[in-house]
Amino acid sequence: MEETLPGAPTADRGERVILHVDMDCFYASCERLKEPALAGEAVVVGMGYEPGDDIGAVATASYEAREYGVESAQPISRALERLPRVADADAADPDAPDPADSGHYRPVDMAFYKEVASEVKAVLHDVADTVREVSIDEAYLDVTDRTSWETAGGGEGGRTLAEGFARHVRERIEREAGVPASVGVAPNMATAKVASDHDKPEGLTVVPPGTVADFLAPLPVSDIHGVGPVTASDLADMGIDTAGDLASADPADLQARFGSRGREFHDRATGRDDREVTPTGRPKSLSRESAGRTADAEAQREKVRALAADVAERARSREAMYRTIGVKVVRPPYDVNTRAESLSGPVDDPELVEAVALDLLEEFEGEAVRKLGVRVSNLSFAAEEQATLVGYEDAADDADAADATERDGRSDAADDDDAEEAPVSRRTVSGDATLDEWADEGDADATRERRSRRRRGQVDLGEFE
DNA sequence: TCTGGGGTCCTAGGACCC
DNA sequence: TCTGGGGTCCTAGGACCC
Repeated sequence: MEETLPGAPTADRGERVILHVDMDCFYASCERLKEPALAGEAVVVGMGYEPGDDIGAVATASYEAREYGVESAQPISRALERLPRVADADAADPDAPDPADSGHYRPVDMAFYKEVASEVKAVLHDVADTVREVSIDEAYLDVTDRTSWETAGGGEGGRTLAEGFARHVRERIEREAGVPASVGVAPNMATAKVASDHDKPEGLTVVPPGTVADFLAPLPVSDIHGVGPVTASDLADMGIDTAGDLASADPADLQARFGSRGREFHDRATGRDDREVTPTGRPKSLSRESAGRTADAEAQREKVRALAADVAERARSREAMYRTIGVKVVRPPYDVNTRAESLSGPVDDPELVEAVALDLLEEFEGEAVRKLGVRVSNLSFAAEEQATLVGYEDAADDADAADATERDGRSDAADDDDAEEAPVSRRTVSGDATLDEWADEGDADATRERRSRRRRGQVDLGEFE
């Protein structure tokens, strides 16, 4: 029925129903599932921390722990200081917490969290056709064809069917996976995201069409997804503190200051967001990093070798080939440097990852570092590559480069906007020279040597012809 | 707040091509 | 010989998110 009563919400037929499901302090909740005695207790889950060590940060803190000032990303040592276990050391202080309320530290147990997450996802995929998993504990669902913005019973001001649906989803997650979630419901992703955060934990916030702008207006700009500390402070300089301020700001001014993000911020604050909920795509990069201070070159190389092996192994287990290999070197106090090198075509070659990473590390030889990382990117995925790869090798054998270019050009155009790229770039195919280089890519030593010489500027033109 | 680990997206300059 | 404009790829850094 299209008719609406005067004063009733406008016809919502065209409006989507988007859910954002956000698990509450997910790791801590999982620990409670494993160890029910932790219910109601201050729980801190951290990684990279060894007792007595200074490294390591909070991954998740239960809401009880947050009461004591424990925050995500905080150094573990400080989090532990803030929890009553240590705070109650001052027996003379009558306000000191009851020692019985001591906090609990647990190390990250990803394997278990993934099990729980897969049970959550099973529910999500059961209640929605389109699910975009953003992270292990967060997802967007488009449930437009499963429910609607109509009010239950058709009356005015009643609850929407969407609200009942979302409540059902939240309860099913809790029942079937055993962990709490908060859910936001809105006509678009950006607003649903803000809504799920609005009433944590175990929240359910519904923002029907027509109420979006009013819902957002009083919120601080930092509540908007994509507005971090730097942007918030820049906005404050412009006198913009709330989403309402942002919505009434001149989009041209915002664009002048923030570029393309400026328009986006304005749209988000106004409640406009046309993005479709699309299923989770393939990863675009894989990396490993590890903190640890050392100026010893051999120790650094050893760490990079280990990280390289890890990354290569993960890439292989996910059937990803990579065309770019890089390192990250963080120097004290916190100077982040990245170096990367692209190959002529995608490879799955752990030795090459190590060799390139070590090579890139050389630039920092002898410098103190506090963190090292290895990354592979420019990924392509084996299953989808086979056809193209075979076609390509044939072309190389036949020396029929024109045909290869033609074919590659077409397939490239077809999936230009796709996350998955053709295994061989346009650049590679367009020159016969690199064709030859690609043809013997299998020879890791030769490739490495060539790459090495190229960087030193000793390019032997002959090898390209 | 002196900062762990794993990601995404955007920007900007230079190389290179037509 | 000097030159324009459009486009892509590569690298590095930065902001942000969970």
